[in-house]
Amino acid sequence: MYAYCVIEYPIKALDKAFTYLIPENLRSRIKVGMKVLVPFNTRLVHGIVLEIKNSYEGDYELKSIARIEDEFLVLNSELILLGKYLQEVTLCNLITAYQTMLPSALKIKEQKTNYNKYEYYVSLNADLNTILEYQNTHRGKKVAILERLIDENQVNKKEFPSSSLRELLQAGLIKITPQEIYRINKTKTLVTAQKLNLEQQKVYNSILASFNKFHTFLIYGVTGSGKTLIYINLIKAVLKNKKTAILLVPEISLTEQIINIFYAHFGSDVAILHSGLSKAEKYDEYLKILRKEVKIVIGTRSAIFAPLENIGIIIIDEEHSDTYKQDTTPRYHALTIAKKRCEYHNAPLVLGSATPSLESMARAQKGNYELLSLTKRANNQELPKSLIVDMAEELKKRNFIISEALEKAITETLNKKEQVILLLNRRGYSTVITCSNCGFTYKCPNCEISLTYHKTSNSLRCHYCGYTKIKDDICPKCGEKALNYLGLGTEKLESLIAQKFQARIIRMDADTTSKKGSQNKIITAFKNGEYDILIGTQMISKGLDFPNCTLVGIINADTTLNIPDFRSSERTFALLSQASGRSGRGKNPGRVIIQTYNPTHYTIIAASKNAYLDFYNYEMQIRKTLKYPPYYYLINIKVASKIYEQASLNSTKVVKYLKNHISSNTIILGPSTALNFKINNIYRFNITLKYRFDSTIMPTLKELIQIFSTNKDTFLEINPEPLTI
DNA sequence: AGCACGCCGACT
DNA sequence: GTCGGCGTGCTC
Repeated sequence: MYAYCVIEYPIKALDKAFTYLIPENLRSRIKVGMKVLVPFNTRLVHGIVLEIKNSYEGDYELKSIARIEDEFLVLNSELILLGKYLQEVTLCNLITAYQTMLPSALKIKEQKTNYNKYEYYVSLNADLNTILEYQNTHRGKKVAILERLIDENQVNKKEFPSSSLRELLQAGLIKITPQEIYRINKTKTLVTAQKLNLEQQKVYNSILASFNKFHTFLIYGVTGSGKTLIYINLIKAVLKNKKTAILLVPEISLTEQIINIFYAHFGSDVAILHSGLSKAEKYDEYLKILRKEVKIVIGTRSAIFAPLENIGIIIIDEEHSDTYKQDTTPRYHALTIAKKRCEYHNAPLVLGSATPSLESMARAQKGNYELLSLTKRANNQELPKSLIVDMAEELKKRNFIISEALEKAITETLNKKEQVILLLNRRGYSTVITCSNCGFTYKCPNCEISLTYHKTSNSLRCHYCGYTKIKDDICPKCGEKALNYLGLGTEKLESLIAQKFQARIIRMDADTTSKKGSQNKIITAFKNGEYDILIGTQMISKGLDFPNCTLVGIINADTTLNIPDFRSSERTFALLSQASGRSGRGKNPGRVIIQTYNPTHYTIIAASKNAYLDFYNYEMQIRKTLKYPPYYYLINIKVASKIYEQASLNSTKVVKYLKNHISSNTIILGPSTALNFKINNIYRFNITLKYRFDSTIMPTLKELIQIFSTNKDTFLEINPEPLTI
């Protein structure tokens, strides 16, 4: 018998199956999908068994598999297949694909640690007569311990003093046995099942009608329309069918609320997988899935690879979220993987959003997906009323940051003892520092990007590579004490608001939430009414439920709108809608104030009217004219090098190669300098392909990867279906 | 990737 | 004379 294995090195030259002889003693145990140790060249390396066959091709002499690693970890046949698919769509190495599917504790690497956690239990280890005799001849604690063990048979070691245990152990009367435990243990709490309203019931029924077949649904439901309740009911139906379910959420820390609801309903049937867990916790959760002890997996992007069997539904909540696309190799989109898995399992795929991505809505309009709408908030509360404020007009009144209308609204809201959220999509204190004497501005030495001033730490920081330096008092160029702080960040906004209003203010952005759990702390504190005003970046916009918040203020709607990217309107619309959706979710009606320098921009107007379809129709026209998704597919290629000339030279070569090898219907753009041209001292040139159907592209890209695999100073970053270019 | 093999410069 | 520099080539 022969095993076909991929080995651990993610190198193009080794990206193929190597054949090994399976020694007699392993033949009965070895399975496809196991991690093995194999001799390779002069040393032993890890590998994954892809196939077991009775024959092999080629005239080289075979070596034998050395041993099996992790007898319990077996990638099932679906996942082996899925890895090949992942390789195909992202052009990554096969081993990279399999590594991506595993939690870090189980990835192939040098040291192997045992992550299992044990608790130790004491039980009797002698016959009753011996015990009773001992009790008759002794007194005190030890006798009491034995007494309890007769009654309870097994007791946690922690409950007894270790000195007494030691003596009893020596006398041979007791034994201590380890028992594996999980770090996360949740149990069901009694919850009264909320009834679905009419609209929700209709959506639920439609999906239920095509259980057991692959079909994609898009639930387009306004913010607060109660999508979670539908998910819970769908999953209950799936479990009743003895099947399993995956629920993907964009960022788990912000979706703590959803997770708690699921624990309440499903208790220990749920495993969670997200980056907020420790390595060991993730390992535990993964083990629960492998052992088939859980039926539901809730998690972020990579949870789409959960080794569940017999999947009955996959749900992707906030389907439009950028977090579902990985921006490092392999650059996969969870939706692509979800489709593949649902197809394999004949299961429905459910996408949910208040602002569906244009791609998804276009597919729904075309009939590829089934569109299901929720037009009302679950509690029948009206959607918040929005007001657009033209900041150019405010500027004339010398209101630079807070408009008259917003100031008035904040005061009113505070007087009513209701809460305010202010959104500013930029962290730090000020975003540009210039010298008014000589015009000097601070730039990151690695990235050619202006540094942001952080007042709390009195430092200048690059938000791309993390470069930090202490701020100077005088201009480093001309020596004048003339440094000006321009551009507004959340830090500065916080201090401004604190000056203007008598209120309890809390700020939430990447700087105040770097510690584990701090995000959730802020959210809970605000929800409990410990603060009146929450200031934050986009991380406060998604999925949160603050019933007492009745005013959302968008300080500057233009920050995301002005980014030169084909998706910036779509992102702005989603951000404004999501943020607006935080207002008026409780019993009191909410309102939204949008401050902008582009008050007539279709994105801003549509967002203020909650007019998703208006926005969709308008934006689709633009995408059509400019040949962007969903009308065209994109592939972005970045040619990168530490040496400027090499990056430049090779990017021209790549374009030439593409022109010679792919269909002439495909549009090739570039090479041009990438938006963030120099990051971490690496120069990047951009090439973008726009196409509809072109079977020549992928093979050509594979050839290019092959060509560049031997190039030491230049490398390619290929991003199929990029979210940004 | 990692290691062996191989062919040229300054040293105990 | 040798130790070691890293170029090149191979790995079931």
